[in-house]
Amino acid sequence: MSGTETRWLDPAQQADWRAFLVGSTLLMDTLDRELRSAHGISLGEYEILVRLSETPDRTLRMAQIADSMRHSRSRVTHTVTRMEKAGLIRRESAAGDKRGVEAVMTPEGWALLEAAAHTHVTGVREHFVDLADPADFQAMGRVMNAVSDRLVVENPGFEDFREL
Amino acid sequence: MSGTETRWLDPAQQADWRAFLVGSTLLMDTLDRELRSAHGISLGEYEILVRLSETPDRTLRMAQIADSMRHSRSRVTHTVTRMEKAGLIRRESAAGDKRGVEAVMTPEGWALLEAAAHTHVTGVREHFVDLADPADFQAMGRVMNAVSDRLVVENPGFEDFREL
DNA sequence: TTGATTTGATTGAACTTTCAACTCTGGGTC
DNA sequence: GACCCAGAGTTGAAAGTTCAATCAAATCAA
Repeated sequence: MSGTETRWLDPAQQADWRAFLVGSTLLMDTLDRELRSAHGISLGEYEILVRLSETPDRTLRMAQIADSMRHSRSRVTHTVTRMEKAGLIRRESAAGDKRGVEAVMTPEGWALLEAAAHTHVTGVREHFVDLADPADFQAMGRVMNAVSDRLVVENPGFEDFREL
Repeated sequence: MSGTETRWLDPAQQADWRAFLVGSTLLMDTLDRELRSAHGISLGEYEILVRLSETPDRTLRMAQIADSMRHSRSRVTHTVTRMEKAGLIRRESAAGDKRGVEAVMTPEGWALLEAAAHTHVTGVREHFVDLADPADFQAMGRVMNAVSDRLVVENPGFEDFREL
């Protein structure tokens, strides 16, 4: 356990930590807002579509979606229900396991994803990737990988989230 | 405006961008969870207490809280109502402007913050700061500052969020 | 085979966030 | 002053998330 004395951050660390907080909040807010206004989906819904699009048959079990997004199963149930209502996803009962449900991306979902992906990637470049010195960007990648390395070994169940 | 051709990320950029997504999600989830389980407040509520604690009289106008957190006024109203019910904050009508309301941190709020700050800073070190190569961490800070620099100039109203 | 446990997913209620409408005060302008 | 319109904050309903309870199917143990 961590001791009783608090080791505060020094001013430089404080500044960098704050830069991270502010920057990532602004960035994520912006990417979400851009997707919503251009395509009517949230960043979270977009990411579900991305995950579906990366499987051979554009299909995932509910639990796989939940694990890969770090969302509760319940949350995925509700979200998929909404996306189904919007015509982006269709539910099918899983072959082999009658308890299972798989979410299948519809052609409408695919079409939306193609359009949304352009918006998203453009935003990621404009607001993040193309902005930074490439070496700094790679350093950021190392730092964030270290973060998840550590958290993954400490937390059973985090592994599924790492692999896209 | 961004053209019609999508400039995809190359594999290395993709990997670093994903590291950011995964790492920051895991990190923020973890910090939030630690605060909730140890002190019963969310990361958002903690940050409101921090902002209050940094003013001379531990007091802020509702709108200042809203701007500095990038939350809607409505959201702040609801959150402050809950925190008031929990005894962490007290409402006072603002001197000079009868429309205004100020949120004042109570002694209970201060006490909770002192305990929570230890948990929080320890978490930030353990899961982030102490994990990274210092030079990489500073590079990350530069990148994230660049992100908010850009977003702030592009978006009137984002300025308030930068200054803690 | 039966019963007990675990797993996959859903349900509905409680809680949080968002959104639009509303109240009240303050600042012009004529 | 009477008018209009910004600004500050609240309200209540809708949308989204979390939490605990539930149901059905699969797995395990005796």
